[in-house]
Amino acid sequence: MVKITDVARHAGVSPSTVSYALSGKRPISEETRQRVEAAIRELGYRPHAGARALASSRSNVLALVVPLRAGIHVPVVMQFAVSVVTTARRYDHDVLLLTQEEGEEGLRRVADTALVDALVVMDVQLDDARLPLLRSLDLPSVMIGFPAEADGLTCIDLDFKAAGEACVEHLARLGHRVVALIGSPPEVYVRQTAFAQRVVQGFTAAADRGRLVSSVHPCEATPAAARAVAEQLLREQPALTGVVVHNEAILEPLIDAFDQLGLRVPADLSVTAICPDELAAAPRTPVTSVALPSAEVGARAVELLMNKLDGKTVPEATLLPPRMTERASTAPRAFP
Amino acid sequence: MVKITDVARHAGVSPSTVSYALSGKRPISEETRQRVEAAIRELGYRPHAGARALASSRSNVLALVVPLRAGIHVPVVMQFAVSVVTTARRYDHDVLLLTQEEGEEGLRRVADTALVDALVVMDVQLDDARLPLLRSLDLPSVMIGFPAEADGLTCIDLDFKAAGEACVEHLARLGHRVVALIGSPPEVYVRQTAFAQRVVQGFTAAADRGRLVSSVHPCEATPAAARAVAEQLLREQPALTGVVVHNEAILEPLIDAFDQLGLRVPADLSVTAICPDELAAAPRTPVTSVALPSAEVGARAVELLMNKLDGKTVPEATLLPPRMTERASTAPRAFP
DNA sequence: CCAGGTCGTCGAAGCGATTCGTCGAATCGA
DNA sequence: TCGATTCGACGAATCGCTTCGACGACCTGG
Repeated sequence: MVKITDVARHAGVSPSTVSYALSGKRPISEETRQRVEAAIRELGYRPHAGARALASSRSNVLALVVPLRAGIHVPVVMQFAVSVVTTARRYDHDVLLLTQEEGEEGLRRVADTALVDALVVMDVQLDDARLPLLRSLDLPSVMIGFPAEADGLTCIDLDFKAAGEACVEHLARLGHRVVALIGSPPEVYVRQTAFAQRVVQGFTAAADRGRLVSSVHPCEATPAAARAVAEQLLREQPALTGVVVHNEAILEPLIDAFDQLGLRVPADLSVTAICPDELAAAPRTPVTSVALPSAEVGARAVELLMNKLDGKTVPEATLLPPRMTERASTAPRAFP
Repeated sequence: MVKITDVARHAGVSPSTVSYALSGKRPISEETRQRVEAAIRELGYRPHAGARALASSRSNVLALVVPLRAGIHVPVVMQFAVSVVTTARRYDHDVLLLTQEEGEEGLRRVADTALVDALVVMDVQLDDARLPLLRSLDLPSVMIGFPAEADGLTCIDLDFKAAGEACVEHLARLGHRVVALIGSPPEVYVRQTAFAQRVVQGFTAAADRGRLVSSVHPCEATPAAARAVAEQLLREQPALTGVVVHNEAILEPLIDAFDQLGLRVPADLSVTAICPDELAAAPRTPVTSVALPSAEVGARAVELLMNKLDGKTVPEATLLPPRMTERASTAPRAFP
């Protein structure tokens, strides 16, 4: 293994000079830097991660906490994860993957052993058990999602409440007066998962404000469940003309189900969704949707962390405003 | 931060004794160990990962390489990943997440910087660009999946060829003579993804051996594509009575599509699948399937790595035999 | 021309563990 | 009873890098 002393000798400088040339923490003459860089290239030098971590008390590794709980939509979670990883790399960091098998103990472990410099926490619940731990740890952390009480913690997410409102308001503007929210699987609500709850809040608030008739329907992530909900709606809410879907897995099956029940989208029924853009654009009838900007959220989360690591202060809450794209699935209410 | 010297002082021993008590690499008297453990507990000591890595040249971190290429089924990939993480934890290792944004350079980097001790490589292609690199690296690695030429590399996977055969043979035993394989999205085949190819091989070989009429149909991972394939089959293969599905995303939509086309499963059409058991069991008509044992594969992959890290020799190839579960979707061919 | 700065580099002291070699004490067989 | 082992613990070296203080050389302004 080639080490920094080898590089130093080869370049005719001292190890510390190599280190400074690499980190830029002290000025190094252009000429010397050139020589050092050449030596590094010729020898194929790579600093030893452990040594670097020990000496600098920075591991350049972030922990990504991904509790894959029941009912979540895995592909969307992975979009976040990928975005976190690629952004971390841009800042010369790697990402350690923590699942929730270990519970909070895993967090404490990677923090206490200085294995990671900072934490990205996903799938936050309104009353998340990890909050006290995150507060007590002296590592910087960012949560993707908002708990009920986030004082002293940094959070970022799509403004799901506003997203729910935007969907309802869009439908209201089109003249719809009876709307339904088809949401995540029941267990997600039981767990008080933050983003799911907030959509409901926004949906309900906007509907009330607009004096719409509204109802909320959790739905399992299976085509069969989607069909069942569609049938139930047709039966129990015959006046229904507007739907908000907040459940990635069943967006397409649900539209199919409506179709088979004789409800044409958008002629008979306008559909909006809160989901990644690719997903909304995919069905035969592309769906008007509020984008779930996973890539942006992941990237911004990492950027927040990097700022914290640099000692900068960052806003506690970052709510990304909803961005709605109109597609073919919504139309003005038809008055028969 | 509490360090090993603190523990040593508190327990009235030397640092090296603490280290040996922890690692068990040298005998320590029961009584001393007790004292050391008590001290550790009281002080809440956690060894510094970087220091440990530097001194022992072991980071206790594995890299998990997950190229999230187009067309793969993300939830299944995550099952592997979770299984790798939890198994790694059982061996006191953590997992670094590498996506393929960086390409092979990422592999080289984590290897050269001694950031990880070993590699788990997923989504292997028949002619995988990473093979030479893996061979040249002196880190142990395990591939989940089989490339065309695996000499000198350790691989593990479900025996997809045998799985394809098992499905066909099951259908043949039930009297079916015209069968079709509905496979992964076209791009997966274009990429020469190992496991997809092998299913085709097994499917075709078994069909030929049994003198069945067979055809292969790649299929995008969308309900619409599933419907299209179903319609195409009905049109072009009216004698078809047996189907093998190797595409997690469309198993359920496909069955629905057949249903809507008036093909009853299993009365008119027998369906088998290669997919995780949960998925096969989920549809209204549970599907006879060969299990995709992600948890087992992930766990065994890590175990292989641990053995390699211990200097033990391990088999180069581990092919898990297919395990088929009969469910409601297959029945003897009806002779009208 | 000199005090006071910069600039660029060096040397050495850590960082916090692991791991040798060593050494006293206890144990054992003859 | 004595030398030979074994056992358990210690001390010091070491892992490879970062960082702090220091120190010439070179400027600059008064």
